[in-house]
Amino acid sequence: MVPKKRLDYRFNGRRSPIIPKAPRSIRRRCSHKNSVEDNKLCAFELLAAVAGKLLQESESSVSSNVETHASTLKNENVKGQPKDEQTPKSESIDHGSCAESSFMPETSVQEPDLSSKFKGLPQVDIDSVLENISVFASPDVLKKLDCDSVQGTCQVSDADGNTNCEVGGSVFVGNNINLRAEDQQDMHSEDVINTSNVKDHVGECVNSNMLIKSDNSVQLPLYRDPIPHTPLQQQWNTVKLGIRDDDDNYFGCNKLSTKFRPFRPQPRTGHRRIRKMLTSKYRKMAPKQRSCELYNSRDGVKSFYQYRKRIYTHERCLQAPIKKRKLFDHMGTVSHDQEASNNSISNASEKGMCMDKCNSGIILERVSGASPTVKGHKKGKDPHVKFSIKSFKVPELYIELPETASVGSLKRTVMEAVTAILGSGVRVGVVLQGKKVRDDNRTLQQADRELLRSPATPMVDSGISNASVDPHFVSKVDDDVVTSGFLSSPQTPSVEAVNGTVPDSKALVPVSPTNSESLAVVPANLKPKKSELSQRRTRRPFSVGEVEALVEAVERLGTGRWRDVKMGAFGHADHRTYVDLKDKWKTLYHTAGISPHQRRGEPVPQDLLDRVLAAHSYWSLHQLKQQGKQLGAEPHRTVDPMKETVGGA
DNA sequence: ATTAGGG
DNA sequence: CCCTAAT
Repeated sequence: MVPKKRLDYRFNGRRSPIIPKAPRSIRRRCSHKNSVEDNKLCAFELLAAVAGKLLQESESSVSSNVETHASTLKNENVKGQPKDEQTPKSESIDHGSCAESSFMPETSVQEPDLSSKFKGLPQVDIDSVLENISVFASPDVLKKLDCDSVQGTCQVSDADGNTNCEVGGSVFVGNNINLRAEDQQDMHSEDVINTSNVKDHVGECVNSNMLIKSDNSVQLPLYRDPIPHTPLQQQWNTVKLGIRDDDDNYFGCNKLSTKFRPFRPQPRTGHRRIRKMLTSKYRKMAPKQRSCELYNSRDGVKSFYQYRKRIYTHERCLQAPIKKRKLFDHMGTVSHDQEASNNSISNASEKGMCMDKCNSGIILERVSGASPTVKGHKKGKDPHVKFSIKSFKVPELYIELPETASVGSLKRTVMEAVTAILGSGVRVGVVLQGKKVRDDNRTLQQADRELLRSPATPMVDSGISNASVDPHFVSKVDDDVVTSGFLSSPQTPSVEAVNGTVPDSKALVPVSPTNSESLAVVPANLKPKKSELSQRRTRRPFSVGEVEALVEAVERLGTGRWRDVKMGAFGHADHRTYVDLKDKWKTLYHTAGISPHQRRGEPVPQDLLDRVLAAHSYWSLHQLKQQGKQLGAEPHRTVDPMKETVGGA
């Protein structure tokens, strides 16, 4: 068994164990620290656990019984036995983390005290994940958990025992000002299908288990803070995951952060980071995944180790943009893991998993609304609203959007974030005050206002209720399997109906200059694309005026100083990056070289195109010279280049 | 962070 | 526009 696991560890070719041991002291401390939060469940871990189980099942005919697992869990949970370190189990913990240990048969120790909580669990060999699941969890609760787990879902419980995440897979974006458990509950019942709350003894055991193990790996507190206002710091005792050292040996290793990570206000680059992560990296994964697929698709089953690594990796990526290059190097692996994970899920599904019924849920918390922090960045511009995922910790992952960002943006952003972590196949819906918000074009700001003030606006009809004074956004992350319909609310028959019913719908979507500008910077597209993953910026054709400005600037500065061109001619246009300008110049040059009838889009005056050609040739001739001259060469006049160039040519 | 190019 | 590589 162990050897096998080891192999898994080396999957990446890393020689060192992927999961380093965390100092016991630390483990203990964390454990203690989180004692109160022991009821929280780490879906990831569960997922990992399930995956692991699955792996175990398929890889070897060795059947493990649930009891073992249960005992393990229980063991972990038992207060009277804080000396986990001593127990074999602790060993497992050392090997890796949470879930893993759970499934290490040899490590699992018969807990005399298996106790009541798991007493009811049937002791059965699992043939399928499904079975495993049912077994794993006694009542529906655990079943639920498993389902979710398999889907890469996260279910979390409050300290209060309230479930924040649901099977229904909702993302609750609560306004930190007042988020009430009751409300959530309501929504659950209302919106969640086949959902069960994770809590009680089950949650206790499982969660605690996860927690303990997590100590040396992931971050535990995957639950929301009972007190919305509580500063993030409190729950920000993030454990650094998958931290890599300079040698890059540590892929997937988890380190325990001994200190709390202070909440650092994220500049407005926050969303950019997310975007980067979610777009670039995420997208890139796809191709690589395939390449790696063959690699370990042998069983079609993946170890939860891999899955775990994947998660960690993601977190790491999200957490530290450092050494981008190197991180990328690992993407293959990560991708693979992800793929694996997905496959597992698929398999599970095929086996009759309740995939269609289970959904993931992630709670978001509004970290700040038009907070000074954010405001500072964009002086005079739209205040931003920042969200963080509360359900589980994703270090430094914030979702920040201008208040003028649309609900659709929020959905998309959340979905992407979730996708990046859990894998593809999630859909996000937004529920405000328990009602679905279908109008993706509505801005967060608008929604918020509506909630706070107008109790009876058309918005209500549109799916936003004003039942409560506290605005809270709830996003639902649905599984693809669930597809449409899931979000349909009892009140609103259909989306069409909704949109049609809301007269203001359009009025609320005006794309004001401000709005569009902000959105342009934000990683969100108002126009839903074929793939929800699409993050392309909205296309913004250059106007003739812009082209002229560009041409003028290039004539003056040359073709290799896009930064300067940007600053000089488009300094105020945030949506035009120097890369954009460079690209535009490229296309202009190309356009100038083709016959007019082949050109598309808004026609560019021929004279401008001529200037493009002139400036281009001029600068191509002078760039070399300049380099030799070093600096100083810039006395050319707009007209000069043309003459010289043209003449020369 | 920029620049240069390919996609 | 996006993505990378190379600065």
